[in-house]
Amino acid sequence: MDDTDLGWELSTAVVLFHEAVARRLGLSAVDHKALGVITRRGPLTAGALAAELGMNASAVTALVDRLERAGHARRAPDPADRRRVLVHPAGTPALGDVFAALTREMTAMMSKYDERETAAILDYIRNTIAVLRAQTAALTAAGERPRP
Amino acid sequence: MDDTDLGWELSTAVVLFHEAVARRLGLSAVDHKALGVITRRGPLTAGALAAELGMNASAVTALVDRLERAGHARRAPDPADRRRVLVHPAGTPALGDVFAALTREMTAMMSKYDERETAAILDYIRNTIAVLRAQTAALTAAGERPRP
DNA sequence: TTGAATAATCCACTATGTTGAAATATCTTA
DNA sequence: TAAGATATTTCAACATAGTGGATTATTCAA
Repeated sequence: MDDTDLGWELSTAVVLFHEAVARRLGLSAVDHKALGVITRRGPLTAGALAAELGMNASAVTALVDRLERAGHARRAPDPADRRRVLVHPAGTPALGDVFAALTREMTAMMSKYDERETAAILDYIRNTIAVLRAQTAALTAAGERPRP
Repeated sequence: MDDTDLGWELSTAVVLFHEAVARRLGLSAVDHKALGVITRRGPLTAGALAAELGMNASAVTALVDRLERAGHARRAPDPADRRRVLVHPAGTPALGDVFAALTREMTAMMSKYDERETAAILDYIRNTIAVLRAQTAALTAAGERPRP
């Protein structure tokens, strides 16, 4: 019972943190998500980004315009195919600062657990990720079912 | 190093899960957030909801219209002050199903840890919530600093 | 009991992001 | 190398949600 509420609070805290980061960077939710994709999936073509975000090509053109204007990303031609544009992350200092602070706090916090506790915690995190992904997939599938 | 990535993956999984829930219910991010507030803060006046969401009164009128139309909330007069409207959650079956499934999976997953492991995990969750809230507050404060 | 304050709503306007079609450039393959 | 396919961009609607001001109903205070 306590567990459920705690999980819910954690989930809310995560979402609110993401919102705060987006607000800090002056980004909408979609733009922030896109920046996340660009940052971790490395350089990406505009088309791949569109597929990842479920948007069409022209919306992505506008999105990358915004990110580029704000200094969060930059376009570069794809040397392998000159029709393509590769969107690179442009290391925004603000974004780096945000995650450096978070990582520092989390690392400090984790340091007080012994080996066995740490193992349990990491296992829990991995399992939670798996559960969330499965539930997300189930929800998405349920939403698409009535369609075709 | 592994820790950081894991935390990041967990955070992403949480956000994607929230997005999937919103999509499933046919709600925008803001409307979904509002529904969360209404569901856990019980019946709420429109004004209180506006304050919670950082929106003005007329935007909340439109928001509650949407939630009511979709069957996720209902308005009732406040018996204590007839100018006021109380927004009640209207137990959407879809929403209940989503969280029942998640709770079931999470409970099953937690059952395999012994007492000491469980204690460590719960402590970790509590600390993570605290860190995230502090970081969120710091980000928000930083954003508001240059203002007045 | 009258006048000011408050709560919600309505309305016109604005800002933002998205779509779809057309244009351009490049690649692929027959 | 010519025809068709693909990647991105541009542009003109369009949709959605949020703002600010006016309106109505009700409560509070002098």
